[in-house]
Amino acid sequence: MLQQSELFFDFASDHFNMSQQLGCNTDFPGVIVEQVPDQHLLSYAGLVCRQPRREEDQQQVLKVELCDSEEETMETLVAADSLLNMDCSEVLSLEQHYCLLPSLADVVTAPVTQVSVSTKEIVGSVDQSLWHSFHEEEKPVQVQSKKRSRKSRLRRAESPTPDITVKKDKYNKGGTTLYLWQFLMELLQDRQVCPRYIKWTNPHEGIFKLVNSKAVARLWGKHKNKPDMNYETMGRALRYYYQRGILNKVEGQRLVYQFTSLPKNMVYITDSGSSKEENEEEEINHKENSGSDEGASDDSDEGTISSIDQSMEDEDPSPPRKKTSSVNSVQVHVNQRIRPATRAPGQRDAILRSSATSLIQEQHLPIVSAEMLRTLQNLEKVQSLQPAGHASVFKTAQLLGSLCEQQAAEGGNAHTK
DNA sequence: GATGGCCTAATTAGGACTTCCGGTGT
DNA sequence: CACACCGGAAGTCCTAATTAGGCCAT
Repeated sequence: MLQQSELFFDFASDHFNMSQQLGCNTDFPGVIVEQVPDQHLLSYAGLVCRQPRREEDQQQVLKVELCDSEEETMETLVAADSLLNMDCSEVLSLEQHYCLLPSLADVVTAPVTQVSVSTKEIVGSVDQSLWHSFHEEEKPVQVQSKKRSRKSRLRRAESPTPDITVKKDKYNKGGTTLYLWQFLMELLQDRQVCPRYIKWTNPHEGIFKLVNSKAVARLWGKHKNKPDMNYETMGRALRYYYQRGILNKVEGQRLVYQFTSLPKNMVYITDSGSSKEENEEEEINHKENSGSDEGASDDSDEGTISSIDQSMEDEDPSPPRKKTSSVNSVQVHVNQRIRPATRAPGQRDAILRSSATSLIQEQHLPIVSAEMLRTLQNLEKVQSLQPAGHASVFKTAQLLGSLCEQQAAEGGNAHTK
């Protein structure tokens, strides 16, 4: 059984590394956050956990360093906080994070309260059906390994496509991989980023838009420790997903992509933070009004913003606080053309899934990341495995069990507050 | 000394991007 | 003109699988 103290949050160390860069006077603005307090770890159900690597990581210190321009800093702070606190507003408030930048507190203090995935049907009963696939007929393409001179070896686990396979030993060998598509899903479940930088345009079909493509690319670059990351580069990675059947491009709409499949328990954040019922109502309205402006590009560039507050205004074409209409949350042409996945002709029918099957859990628990979901999705397999050969998978499953208990307890406390 | 089990480091292959580019479309 | 978008090609980075070698117990 993993101990809490063994867990470490992936992004934290990334930022620690970044702090070293900053020490070298790079132009890479950043937030350096070290070590999530142990007692709070189980609040972080999302993203990647791993074991601590170095002694410094044990320090229970939360640092925030501000760098470069205010504008960049603001974006970085929001982004970094979002990444670090996918759902931990109760634990680490933004005021705590941004204590060195008090003037911004009012801008970024919206708590993440709705980002959630219910785990109640996960433990012990998760099967393939938990992962909703828009192309269920599709089977993973098994690429034959090239001939090798050495003795044959098992194929390395590929990136879990929507058909999802568990990446072996991810959690006990220090693996830090968070794939781009996972990263985007994480962002889409984070109120600090969604819909500010990225948002669903048709959540039940997996269609989303990069509202601020540059900001999203920069977040991705920060996660990958690639300061030069831009949308051009990230876009190339996204285009590779076409071939692999992970993403489709929604033709005729800039910066709009579609996941070919989503976890069934995916939680969809909308501009208005509306309830499940509201969302469904919105979707109905959209289908009735099918002629909204989603095709128009509302992308903007935060790079031209002079003040922080203004940057928040300008770079977000539909600021969360502007709650004029919840209709903003789901704006999509019903008849929009969608580029078919190259490897899966005939999957369109499956993609158009009824909104009635959408799942927005009423019980709001902290995020279970896509990564975790992939693992859980295979629990059926896990249960048939021998612990000796799949210790990490068992650990993950066991961790989830403890997570559920913890979340249930904390969830109860949160609702009473 | 031979054998087997365990551990660790080195090697290797391959996946997932990243970078660069030339081109098209809006 | 800027930007989004496309896909080829080559490169980098990271990680899992494999192998080799050392150590120890029997």
